[in-house]
Amino acid sequence: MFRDSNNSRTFSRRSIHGQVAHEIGMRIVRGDYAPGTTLPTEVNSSSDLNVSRTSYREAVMVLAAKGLVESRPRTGTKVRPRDKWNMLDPDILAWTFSSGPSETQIRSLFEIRNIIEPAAAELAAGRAEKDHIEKISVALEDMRAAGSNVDESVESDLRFHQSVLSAAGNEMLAPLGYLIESALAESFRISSEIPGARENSIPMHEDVFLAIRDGEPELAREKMKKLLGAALDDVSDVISTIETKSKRKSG
Amino acid sequence: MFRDSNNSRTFSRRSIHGQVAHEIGMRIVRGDYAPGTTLPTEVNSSSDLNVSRTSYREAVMVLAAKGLVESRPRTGTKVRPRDKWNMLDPDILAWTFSSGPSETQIRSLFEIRNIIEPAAAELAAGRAEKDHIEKISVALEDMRAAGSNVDESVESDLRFHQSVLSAAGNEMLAPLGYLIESALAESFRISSEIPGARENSIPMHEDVFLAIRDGEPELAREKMKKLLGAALDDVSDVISTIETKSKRKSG
DNA sequence: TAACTCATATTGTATGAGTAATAAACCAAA
DNA sequence: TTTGGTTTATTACTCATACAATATGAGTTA
Repeated sequence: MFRDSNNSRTFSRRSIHGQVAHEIGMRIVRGDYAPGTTLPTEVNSSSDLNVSRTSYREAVMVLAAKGLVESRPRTGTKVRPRDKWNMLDPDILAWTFSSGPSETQIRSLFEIRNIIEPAAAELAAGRAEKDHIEKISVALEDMRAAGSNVDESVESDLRFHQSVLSAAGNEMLAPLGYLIESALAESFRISSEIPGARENSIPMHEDVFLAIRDGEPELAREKMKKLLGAALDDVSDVISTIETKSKRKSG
Repeated sequence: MFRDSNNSRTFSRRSIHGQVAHEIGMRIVRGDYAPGTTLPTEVNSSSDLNVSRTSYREAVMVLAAKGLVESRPRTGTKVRPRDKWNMLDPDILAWTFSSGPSETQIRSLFEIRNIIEPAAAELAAGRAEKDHIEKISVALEDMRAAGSNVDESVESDLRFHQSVLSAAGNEMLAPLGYLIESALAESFRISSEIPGARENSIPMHEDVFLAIRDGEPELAREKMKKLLGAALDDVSDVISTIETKSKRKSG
């Protein structure tokens, strides 16, 4: 029935506790359970969901580990304030984006992307080894070959950026970038439908690749900045598209 | 007995499952259980640790939620490859740093810091509102007042940087920066003992503050870059100090 | 008013039984 | 020998139940 396109999930949906964690996590992120409020007691929640108290507790452990909730005897399980959540957790990010992210959330991520990627390109140009450069090159070729096929186009585009990130040789930067781009993948898909956007971006990708290959850090940074700037111009359109979509969904 | 200086922990150490999660998490991060290896079975592990299977399982849920392990029937619970870990989880970061972080890990974080903070200063200079600027100003004053008191000095320094980050007005950037700086706090403490380092840095902090207050983004970026550059010069010393320390500990 | 006691509600821990998933061993047919 | 299906054993998963620990607030006393 549903494609499990998100491969960064940390827990399985097969298990009961996984499903419950997913369900409650979504409710919290959506705002059904607002920060500061107390969840129903374990006995009530578990019977509402038709699962054992054991499974329900295991699900709560998962959410607590991500900073979403906090449990204490007698007090109950409370939703923690938003600024205590591990916003960079893959699941929380996925939940956030699957339940209609706010405009500010999308902007925040785009902004971080614009901070990280030019820097990554700069580092990559100074450090990248042969196989890294090869990977970037292959991704670029695939982008060209994808033509008007949206899925392949988005996939190879993502792969291009991820390759640059891992070429930067920073073991914490790469996953961070990967995380952000996965979250934005849906936005990519939408913006790729803007007429001409895809074709125009290929030469800019090539500029980035060449700068990295030739070991020119400052140039690589500039070209990446330019590339993302063009993407940024589409953001407003993307956001309004998403807003419309989510309104349709809920209406 | 022990000060709980880390306030970003997502689970309590009071509970049994919390203690077990901490214990196993440390073992994994330390490398006692290498990626790819299988943990002992639930019955064995729990009896080894003298806890019930329930508590042990709840602990494993916590670790699974952070991407450290993955459980399946028949296969057992395996440690996932390092690049699948949620490295930016506060607990994982804390475990990493409490068990003698590697030189590359420290460098990675410093590098990310040098990417994020100048950008944050630039954004802050363009956006910061009155109360944000006030906060930064207060932190700067406290740095001056701290004098040679290491604890207060480090605390106000951290607060300065955090204030800049939240002044940048990006709801994802602030926690990210906070996370990284907390992890590096111990390094700050060490570098603050380098003669003159602290005193010399105060004017540079002031430059950053003034640039933000006066709304000069490009200048703010430059000044923050300069400030961090000076800190970076001490990194090598810091690292060698830490290396020596951890060798003494294990020797 | 303040400190102290105690009942109560809620999460925390433990145990035992049974279920379900799956990797590996096994066997049979091609 | 290879292939394909079947069985088997192992392991995590789920459940129900009982009891322990703890925080809260009401009530009580100094």
